[in-house]
Amino acid sequence: MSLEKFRLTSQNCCDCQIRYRAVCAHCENDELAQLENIKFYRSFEPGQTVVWAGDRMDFVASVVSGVATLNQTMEDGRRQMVGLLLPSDFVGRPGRLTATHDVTAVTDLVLCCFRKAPFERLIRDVPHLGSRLLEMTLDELDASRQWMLVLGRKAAREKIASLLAIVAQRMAALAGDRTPDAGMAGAGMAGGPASGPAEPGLLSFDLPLTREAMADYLGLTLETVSRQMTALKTDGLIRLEGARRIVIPDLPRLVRAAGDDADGGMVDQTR
Amino acid sequence: MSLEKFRLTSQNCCDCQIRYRAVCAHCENDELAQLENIKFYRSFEPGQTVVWAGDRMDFVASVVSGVATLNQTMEDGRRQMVGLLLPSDFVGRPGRLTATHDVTAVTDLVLCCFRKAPFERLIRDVPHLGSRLLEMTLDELDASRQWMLVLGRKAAREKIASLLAIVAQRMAALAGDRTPDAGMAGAGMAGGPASGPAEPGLLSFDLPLTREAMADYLGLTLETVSRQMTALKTDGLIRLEGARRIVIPDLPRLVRAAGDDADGGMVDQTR
DNA sequence: CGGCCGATTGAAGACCCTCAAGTCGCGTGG
DNA sequence: CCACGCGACTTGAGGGTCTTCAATCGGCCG
Repeated sequence: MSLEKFRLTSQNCCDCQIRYRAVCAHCENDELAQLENIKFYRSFEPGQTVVWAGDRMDFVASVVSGVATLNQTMEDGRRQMVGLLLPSDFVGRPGRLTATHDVTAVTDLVLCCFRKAPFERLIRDVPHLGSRLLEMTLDELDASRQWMLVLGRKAAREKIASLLAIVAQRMAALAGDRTPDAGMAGAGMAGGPASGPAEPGLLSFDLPLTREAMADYLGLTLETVSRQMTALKTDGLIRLEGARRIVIPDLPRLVRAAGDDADGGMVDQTR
Repeated sequence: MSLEKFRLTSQNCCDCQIRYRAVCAHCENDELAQLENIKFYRSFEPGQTVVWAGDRMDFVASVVSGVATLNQTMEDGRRQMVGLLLPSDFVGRPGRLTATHDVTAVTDLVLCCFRKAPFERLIRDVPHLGSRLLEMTLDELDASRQWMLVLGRKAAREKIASLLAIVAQRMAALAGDRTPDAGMAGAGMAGGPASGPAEPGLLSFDLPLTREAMADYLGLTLETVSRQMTALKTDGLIRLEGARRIVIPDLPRLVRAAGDDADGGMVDQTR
């Protein structure tokens, strides 16, 4: 099983599915070669823990395929998901010895790992690597601040809509990178591409999260998540095919239900 | 007024209060000289807006003295604070044309600004600068994820305690850098230093936030903040001297009330 | 003094959580 | 084939926490 996954993943950076999205995105071929020297792949099955918070972590990594979560836990058991890691996302922190959060695979997961010490050297010596990592970290920071608004100020229904809209958009962007059936478990699109303002924006995807994981992301209970999911379904904002497959008939409408502007709340360069 | 502030701030980087904490912390003297060429100071009064979300922003900056907030606003007026900027914190994002959040001064504020285009060049050319910015951004990301736990999973009382504990610790760390009365409005300590496990940890500081700002930070209403503040006061966890000055007789106890472990959860994970 | 702003306090109710059944899908084994 | 068990999900009823709306208090400044 683990070996099978191993073989599915190209060992050659040039053919890699996340070649132009991951931390290595801006690297030239010679720089890629240096990364190849210190990289190795690791596979995980759903539910497996990649690292526990506080554990020593001797590598950093890119998610090649699959989905993982970053979780924070309190002593009494309360949990908050603080990151949802999709393909091309970066795991771990250069310049730190131990992990700050639990990292858990929620689907079959393949990581492209780099030994930490040499990676830290490359960050210094390869400008394209350091600048890309900075850029990705700044993006992560923006995303996590966006999420603070969701957690702090949105009602349960808006929270669910926000999660679905964001995952849908990220899945669609990833699916655009490659053949629809490659890599991520079940990720793909039906209907037209996500962009195009005249289009209804029909798209569908497998949401690889249990109700409990969604609740942990949104600061809700799983019961509330379930109730709001059926509410969104009866209101026609989403359709459910089985428990996991989500169909979004009208993305702008869902985005409005999330409390954001129809354009997705992203950059607004006017004013 | 603005001129007075201007003069209070040293123009010489070597004498700067935030010399060893800000983005320039790791720079050598010659590198500092390059920064000095592109820097300029700007002062703001309480309530003034530094930039609006969506506005074009031609500089990045370090907070020299005072406190500012990073706010996100929804169309219907709901607001969430996504960052609390204290001296040495970095403002703005290299590689982006417009601001993503409102930045507002909550006290008298002095920014050490760098023109963006040349600063972006320095990030590439001066390794000490780029690596420090990456480090600070990773720290910010950790802090914002810590805050997601507060927003998503903590009760009102724990939220307040978390805010007070974090601000107290940051203020104490800053005050340790320099003479107690320099720079930040009213920031200082009474009693022993914050560290030292045998000590009760008595400390006090001016909390430069209105109840409304605290509510915006915590995802609460200002009424709830007020109620929980008086509850903490009657329970002896804090004392109030006037509306703004906070005395914390027993920091570990406050940290426990925040739901965190007594060590503060902020484990020093440096290599 | 009067006006204003921030903070406090009170009462009623909405929203979400807690606890508890009950359902659905699916693989196992009698 | 169907009973059984298991995990994920759904649905229901009741209660608690926080919000909402409103009145009051207190300090500051003209």
